[in-house]
Amino acid sequence: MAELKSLSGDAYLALSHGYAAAAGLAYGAVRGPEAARGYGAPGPGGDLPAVPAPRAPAAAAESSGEQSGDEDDAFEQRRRRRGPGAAADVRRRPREQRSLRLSINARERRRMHDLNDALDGLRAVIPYAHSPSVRKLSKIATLLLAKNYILMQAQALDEMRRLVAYLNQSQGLAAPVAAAPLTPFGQAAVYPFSASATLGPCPDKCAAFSGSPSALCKHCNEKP
DNA sequence: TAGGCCATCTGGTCCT
DNA sequence: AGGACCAGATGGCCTA
Repeated sequence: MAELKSLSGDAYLALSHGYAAAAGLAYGAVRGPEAARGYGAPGPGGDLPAVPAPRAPAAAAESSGEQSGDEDDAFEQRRRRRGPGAAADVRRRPREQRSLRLSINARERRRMHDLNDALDGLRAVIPYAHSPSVRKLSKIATLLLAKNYILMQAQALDEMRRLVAYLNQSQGLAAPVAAAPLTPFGQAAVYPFSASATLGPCPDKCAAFSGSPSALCKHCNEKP
């Protein structure tokens, strides 16, 4: 996982296509999207199912917050399992509080589902291999790859602008772009893109992926 | 079997 | 008061 944090923009695409296999990150190939989601039986930490069933379909998840028949038994099981840490659970809750807790749980589940939907949307726009044979990106991998993808796009945009400015100058034309180069997100100082040529070999991971040092890698930018 | 990743529950905190 | 957000705890599933 650490390699993702310093992954250069140049290396992004190469790594993203083989990421799952190379990094050994889980999910996707075997479980499939729905199985990976696993929005099913409630977790053992909370509303315990009587039987440790495998993750159930989403429909069952919604009902998990509405258990009523065995909820007191389940509550007792939780209380015993949690041991001394659950001082507040020593006394049995009134049904009203229990109902409130269940609604809070359901709300939290919905919130996490929304978060996962957003992550799925992010995965969909990250150019990595979207095939059944490639594992689904983990949450952390999705975020790190997205970050590096943004950096890579910013670098490409900046280099394109430099090229346009160079061409304009070489043709004796006015070069408004060169006069006031736009900086993506106003962070030009953070992305010294043109510095790559002067950099030495990266002492860390990025060179292993890109084959060349990158200005986006903090290790490449470190002073010797 | 250990480790990674995940869903879920839960209690606390902050905001409206 | 109710909802959103967060972090800790817990246990299941999967892979190496």
